Amino acid sequence: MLTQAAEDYLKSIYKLQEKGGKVSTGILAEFLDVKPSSATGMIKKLKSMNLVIHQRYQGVTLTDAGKAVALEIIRHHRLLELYLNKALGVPWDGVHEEAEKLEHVISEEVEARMDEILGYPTSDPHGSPIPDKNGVVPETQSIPMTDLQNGQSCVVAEVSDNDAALLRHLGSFNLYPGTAFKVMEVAPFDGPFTIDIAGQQAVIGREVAKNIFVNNVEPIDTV
Amino acid sequence: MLTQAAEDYLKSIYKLQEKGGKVSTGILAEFLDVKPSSATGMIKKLKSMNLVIHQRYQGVTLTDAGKAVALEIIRHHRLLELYLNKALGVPWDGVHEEAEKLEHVISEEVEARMDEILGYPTSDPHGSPIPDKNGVVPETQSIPMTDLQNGQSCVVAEVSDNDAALLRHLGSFNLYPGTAFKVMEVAPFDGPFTIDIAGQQAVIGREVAKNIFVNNVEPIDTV
DNA sequence: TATATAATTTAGTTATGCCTAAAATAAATT
DNA sequence: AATTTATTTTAGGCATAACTAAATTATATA
Repeated sequence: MLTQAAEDYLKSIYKLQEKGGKVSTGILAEFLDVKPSSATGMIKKLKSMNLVIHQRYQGVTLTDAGKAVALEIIRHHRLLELYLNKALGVPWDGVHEEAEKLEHVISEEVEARMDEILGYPTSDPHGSPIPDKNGVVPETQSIPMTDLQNGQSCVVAEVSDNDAALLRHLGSFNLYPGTAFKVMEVAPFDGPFTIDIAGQQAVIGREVAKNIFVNNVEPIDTV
Repeated sequence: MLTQAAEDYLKSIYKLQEKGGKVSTGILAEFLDVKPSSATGMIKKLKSMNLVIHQRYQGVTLTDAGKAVALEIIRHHRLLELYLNKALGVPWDGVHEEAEKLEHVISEEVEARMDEILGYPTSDPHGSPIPDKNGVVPETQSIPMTDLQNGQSCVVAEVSDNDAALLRHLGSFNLYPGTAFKVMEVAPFDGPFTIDIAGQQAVIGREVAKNIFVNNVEPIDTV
């Protein structure tokens, strides 16, 4: 049985690998808020269990076994987030923290029951894809909101799930995955976005926009 | 924050205190399957946190604070068992093990949501009382099935929850809390009970009967 | 190419938490 | 009073998981 820390390392390596490609010890350590030497120690341990491949100074990669563990934990996490929100009514800014604890503890049976009850869902309350029980991740494509230009309309695909205050802020605008909006104004010098959500205006700062990913982007609306 | 082990000790002290009265170090150690010296160590630690009262060689007692923690964990456990069974469809012989892990992890929010969804229940799938959120335990009275005599009818009140195989065995006779049955024969020399459950005969050995508690006992049926 | 800077690794340390064996002590029993 | 039983103390083991400091290696820059 893997320790919770080991599972968290594998999950983090997977996530960093997703976006960045090569995962260095330093990047991993920063992501997990530990010192690089601590990360080296855990990498060594994971390597001895054949869960990661590691060449000195060349970064870590998950083995198939390691990837399977990572996807299993991510699946637990996202199913739990959705279940807590949908079935138990936990507000969307609270599900991440709760899932972070439960993901290491639930059995395969509970995982399967939640999956069934939720109708084999493919994304969690923040729009992140839920790997299926074989570890297949549903394909998604989205772009950062910061890439949008004036006049474009789109739909929220995904938002970062790790900052509860940010989620409450987005919730106050009804800005959830699936919500459509249109960019009304982009202030110059990397200024904020003014957007229209179902007739309501909202101002979204750059730092917030970085955490929002969109798809179904329509070309610029030229009158 | 208490460790999982500390919570388990408090829960065990509460349970032993319930039936036996005085809880000695040895009894506690045996119950938790550790050596007496380990129990002494944890008792010392719990005492320093004012969760137990302890005089050398005189056994342990929970303080009000310690009792509150114990009841909180027991509440988590029993609510979880019922929720897992009712809402997620986990079979009754599997809920104990799962709840044993989850009870230390869930938040007050999830506890409250489950309670509400279940309609503020007062007993779990094995018939054990669920303390309410203020730590008040519903009154129950029941007697061991081994006290029954030939011809008496009764209703199952509670069964031990810690042996999955036993629970599957009882399930095969439909012997759940709430099930009525009548003693048809008690074999001599501490032999097995033959009982009638809704027209079906079943033979229940002494060792099994010790784990079944009943109420609504009717006087002997003299023809 | 030499040197400076950055990243990584090694080795040793610290802390927590729970456990045990053996010895000492107290209480109960004969 | 002697013996048995139960409890407690002492001293230490083991596992996890973090850290620091120093050494090593790789990469960038002059």
